[in-house]
Amino acid sequence: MKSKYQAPRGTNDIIPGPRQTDQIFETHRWQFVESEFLSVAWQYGYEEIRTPMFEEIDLFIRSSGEASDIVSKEMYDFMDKGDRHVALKPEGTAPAMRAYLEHGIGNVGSPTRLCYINHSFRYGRPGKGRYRQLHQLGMELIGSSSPQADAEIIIATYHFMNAIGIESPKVLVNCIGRVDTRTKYAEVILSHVKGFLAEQSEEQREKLSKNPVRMLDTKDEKLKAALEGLPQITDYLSDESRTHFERVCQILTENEIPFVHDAGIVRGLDYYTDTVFEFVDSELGDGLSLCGGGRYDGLIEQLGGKPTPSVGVGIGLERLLLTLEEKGIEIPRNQPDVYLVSATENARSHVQQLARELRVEMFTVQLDIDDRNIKQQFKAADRVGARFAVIIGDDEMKQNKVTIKNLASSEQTSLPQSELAEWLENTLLEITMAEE
RNA sequence: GCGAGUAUAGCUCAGUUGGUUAGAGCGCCUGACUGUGACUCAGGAGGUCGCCGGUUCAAGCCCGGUUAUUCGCCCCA
Repeated sequence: MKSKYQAPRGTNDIIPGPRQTDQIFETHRWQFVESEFLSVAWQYGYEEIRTPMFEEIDLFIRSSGEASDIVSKEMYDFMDKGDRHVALKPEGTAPAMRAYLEHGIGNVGSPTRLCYINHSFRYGRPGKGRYRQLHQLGMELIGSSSPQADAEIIIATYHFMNAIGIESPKVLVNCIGRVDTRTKYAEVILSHVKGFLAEQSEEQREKLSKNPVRMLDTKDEKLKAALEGLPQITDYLSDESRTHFERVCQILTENEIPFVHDAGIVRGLDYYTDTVFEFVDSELGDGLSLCGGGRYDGLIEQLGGKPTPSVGVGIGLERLLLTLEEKGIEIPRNQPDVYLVSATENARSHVQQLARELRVEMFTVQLDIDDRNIKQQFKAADRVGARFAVIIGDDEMKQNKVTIKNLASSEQTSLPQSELAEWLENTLLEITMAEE
């Protein structure tokens, strides 16, 4: 029976597998990616921060920029009952920086490394790989202006991608300079495309003029043609920015990160300075990136803190899972170690106690609670993917033994019950090693 | 926000120019098998044809609206 309700537009339920379709929304896949992320982040020293699902809308306007698409049309905002204008967070960096300042997190030593797993919300047109509620994995390295910081974020992200099975994502990096460079370059762009702009609508002209750098990643053929012959932003970089960028590239090369310099990467948010980057994978839909990030040296100051150079990355969890699915990379489901089978009614309470003992020993144990017959219990054992069925009936109880069946190989053996835990531990270890 | 396609069983999909009681495969349940799953065979359950309205003697099929989804534009994760 189907409910008349469905998940709101652009949102998804994440439910236990196996599902026949939409496999990316199976819980175990999310748990796998999230735990790999936390473990890689921790290897680099990043500690988790959790911020609220919504913030005062002003935080995002101030940080992302009024003209950015996120702020101008994708904000999921509303008035609360206290007449506060709030927004569900569209990205993780600004809230993390707000919390960083609010709690003086940087006062215990610099630099600060934070990571997070966030719900994010963008009120856009949903589609494959584009959702109104999306999930981002993020890392922020706060308080270092060193090119090593930029490189560390990129290297850690690459490392993480590898860890989940995305072997060679394309790494695109660019340098967009500081405010003076962008102001200067904006003028260059505007004068270069003067003819094109004259043909545009008032609205379009205004939008493009507000942030001309954004024109660089256009897909509009006419605008592309108009941009033909435009000098690159890197030609206008200060010596400082140029040196910084060269050093970042050098460190990436030393660390065997296969990146390409793509002058078209400009990013949609105003707070970026110098280094920006994206990872893409050909398996994902056209124009969809796996992650995006960069340096944001001015952001913290803008939020009221003292100047604090920082760099970070936001990774799209849904897109990672889509990519893994396209590549046919299997993510193993968690399997219970044993399913206890009561062969006779007499055995039920005995089996209950055995379950308790095995759980104390940290085994994952399932058993029948509906007095079903032995055949149904085996069927259930198979369905939940148990490694072993442990059968207890009158014979076993009489002899203080257990019968163990390996459900994958159908091999069956018998043991004294006192040896069961140790036998399981050793055998499961062997299986795990064989699988790796 | 604009344009186009799709919506039938838990899943993937058939369903003729509008015409009796809407089908298949997979999955699920039961039995063959009263101490053995995954394989085989037999049977069974499960549908207000997304939702609301209209046209018609008659609508899964035609028309309008609506909701969701996919693709393109836009943009990003």
